[in-house]
Amino acid sequence: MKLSTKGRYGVILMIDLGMFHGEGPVSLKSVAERQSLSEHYLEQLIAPLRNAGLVRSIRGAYGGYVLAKNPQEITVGDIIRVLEGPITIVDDPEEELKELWERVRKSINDVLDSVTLQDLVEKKKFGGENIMFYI
Amino acid sequence: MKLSTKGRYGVILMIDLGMFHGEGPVSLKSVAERQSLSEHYLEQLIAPLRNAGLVRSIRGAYGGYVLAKNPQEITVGDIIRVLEGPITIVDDPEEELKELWERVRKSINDVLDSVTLQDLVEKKKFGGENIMFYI
DNA sequence: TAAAAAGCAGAGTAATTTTCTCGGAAATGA
DNA sequence: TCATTTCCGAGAAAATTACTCTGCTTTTTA
Repeated sequence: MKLSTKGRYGVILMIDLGMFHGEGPVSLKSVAERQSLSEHYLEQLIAPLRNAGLVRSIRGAYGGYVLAKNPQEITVGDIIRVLEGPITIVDDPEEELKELWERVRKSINDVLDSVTLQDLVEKKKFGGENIMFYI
Repeated sequence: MKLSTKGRYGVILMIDLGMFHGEGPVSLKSVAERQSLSEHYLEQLIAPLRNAGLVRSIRGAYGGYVLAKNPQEITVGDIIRVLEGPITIVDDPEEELKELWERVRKSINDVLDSVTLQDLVEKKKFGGENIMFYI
């Protein structure tokens, strides 16, 4: 049971955009270089993020992508759900198990929604100086 | 992001064994018939469950499987972890994300470990008369 | 106008995982 | 002895994942 790289890379991509939030558009090419990822693959990840309204694109030379909201308004859950689809633990559940899977789903979402992009950007910038994980 | 059928079928299999707990060995053939699953596939699920000490096998005619512990001592988490492997959200995590994945992992395990086989067997037997989900 | 970059679509593919099947060997009870 | 059942390993089939490549259009800045 594990998250696919799609969700992981998507979060990494969004953190990268978050690092430059307020400094104008960031090209996928530059993200690809910084994060050692394929630009083409990033295209496939950013498309759904754009459709979901998490990023905005600016076309043309010196264009790129910017976060569509402030980093503190975007949770990791928002990103993961867009890229991994809804956290459906199981499709056709047995009656006795339905509520259990539902509780699992909810608890995952609660954790993922408890961390914002802002939290992760700060963590990356200041390296473990924040308190969010000491709760 | 979803659980594979392996974990699901494994839980269903264990519930079935739980239904007959104390009444002697249950053959995979009978489980396969009751649950409309392939006997051969169940074989593959039960092997790790046996290795993990959750069930005991009795070979030969009129043999089968029995729970190795009381149903209230076996949690859904025990079963899922055996069949799905550890709940590793991600293999090679970014430093900033490590603790987040760890929190997700822990919260999933907490939920899965909060329900025992006994709970599910009772739920199946008495159809939603128990209180475990009304917390 | 030329270069940079997104946008879009589709094809393909390699690897991995999941799901499931098959064919026996060994053990056991009646 | 024989039917039943576990035990074991191999592997096939299907689905999913994780990309890669191609190629073209549109938008925008310098």
